[in-house]
Formats: sequence, structure tokens, C-alpha cells
Amino acid sequence: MVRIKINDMDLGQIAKSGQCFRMKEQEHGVWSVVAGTKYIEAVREEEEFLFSCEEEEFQRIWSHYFDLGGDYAGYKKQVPSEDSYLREAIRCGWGVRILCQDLWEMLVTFILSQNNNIPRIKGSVTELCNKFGVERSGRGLVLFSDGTWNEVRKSYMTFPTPESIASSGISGLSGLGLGYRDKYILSIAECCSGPEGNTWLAGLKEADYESAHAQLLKQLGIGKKVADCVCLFGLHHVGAFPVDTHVKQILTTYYPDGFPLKRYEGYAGILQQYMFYHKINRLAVE
DNA sequence: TACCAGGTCGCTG
DNA sequence: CAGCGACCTGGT
Repeated sequence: MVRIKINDMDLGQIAKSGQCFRMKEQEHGVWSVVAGTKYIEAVREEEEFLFSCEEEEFQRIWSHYFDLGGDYAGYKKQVPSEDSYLREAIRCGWGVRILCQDLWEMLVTFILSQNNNIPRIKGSVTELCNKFGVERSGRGLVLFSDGTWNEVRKSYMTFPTPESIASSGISGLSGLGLGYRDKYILSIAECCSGPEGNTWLAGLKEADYESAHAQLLKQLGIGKKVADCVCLFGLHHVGAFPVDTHVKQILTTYYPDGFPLKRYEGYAGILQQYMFYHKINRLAVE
């Protein structure tokens, strides 16, 4: 187990922020995360967090995954008090962070997100993992009756490989609730398969935001908004600012004279996430 | 029943 | 190049 103090992070808020579709709440406030082929559970204890892994794995994988190098206090400070809407959004989603998720996984999940709703996206992702993923054993957290935290074995399904989806063909994707997006998923799976696919993915990771965005737009089923989501969540270009129906509505309501994108150049995606979180959770949380 | 959900495609003018 | 209807599907 790893015990570490982390500011500006709330796992429940991250889970409800619409950027990841495989975080699940376990007992006693524990959250489980499946990221690609890796699994971890985490829980808050006062000002600290407990993670179900060794220090070495935490430093190698999860520290980056939870973007612990990101200066969220610094981002928040940039928003002036005159912007009462954004100040309120940040107050509401103070613990939201931009996770550094797997690129291939983001391609699939955000292609699925188009003209769709979050519960159904989650369902489709779960079905894809159940059908094409591999069962593995990971480490979870349990609270013993004496009040101490201990690790237990947990089984989980990995996220499917591009090859496993590509080889299923379009017929293998029916019945998973993908709807008309099935052909887009097959297309991106074929694109990401094999050595050529690896090269393409590696090239995207090397590219800057503009270049990555342009390359993504060439893919079937990927438009401006999904490309921005992939850049933001899969490539950690935090300057990307995805505009969906919710954000569009926020912009017209609170920023009739235009959102000051220039002011937040290079990290506007962080603020977009506070906006999005506030929009879809403001009613649910008290 | 019609409309909406973290949009994009393909066609039209 | 901008505008616009169609689109799988499950939930109100």
C-alpha cells in the first residue's frame, strides 16, 4: 500500500466528471480504477490517500495517471473573482483533475460518447470489456473491523486490445449497445492494430496539440469535439477545450460576449472540466 | 409521443 | 464552406 497526501483531488468527483467510464465505488468510500490493463483501488483518509499498490508501481504508473504533477491550485488561482460562474464551478468541483488515460481507450470511449449519454456509454464500455477484454487479478482495499486497511485480490476485465476488436468484425460488435457507432469503433480498431497501429499511436503521442488534433480529424467518426476530448484526456494537452452541448449552453448563458479562451491559453481544458462537472452534477449534489 | 444524450457524416446550396 | 437532416438506442 501507498499512503500519500494529495491536494485538490476527490475521487468521487473525478468519477462523476465524465472523463472516465470505468471508475466504480466500492465499500467504505473506496474507488476502483481500471486503466487499460492495470487495476488499482484508492480511498481517502483525512488529508491522505491510500492506494493498493507498491511504491514503485505508484511512482511508475499512478502518480502520472492522477496527474499529481499538475498544479491545480495554480490553475484555480488564475480565475478572477469577477467570473462568479467559473468560481462557483470550481467551488463545486474542487477535486476534479484531468486523468492521464490510455490513448487507445480514449479513442474508443469518446467515439462512443457522440450523441450519447453517460450511462449508456458506460454500459457499452463494460460490454466491450466483458466481451473482448481478459480477466485478470489485481489488488483491492478492504477495511477490517479493527479499522485498518488491508489489500485483497480483486478480479477485473482489461480494456480490449485493438486487435481483439478488429478481428471480431462488425458482426462481433452487435448487441453491445454501440448503435451506429459500431462501424467507427471497428475502423479505429483496425487503424490501431498491429505494428502500424502502434506506430500511429506513438506518432500521436509525439505530436503537439495542433498536429494531433488534425490527425485525429481524419479518422472516421472523429470530429472536432471528440478529437479535443482525445487530446485532453488521452494525450494530456490541457489546452484543448472540447465544446459539447453542455459547454455550448454554458458559454451562451454565462459568456454571451465570448469566453476568454486567450486568458487561459494552454490550460483551458482544466477549466472546461470544472464547467462540465458543475453542469451535470450541480443538481445531484444537494 | 417526441425529445435528449459529452456529435459526426454526407449531401445540398 | 456553412447549413441541415439522419442516425442506434434507452431513458423520461
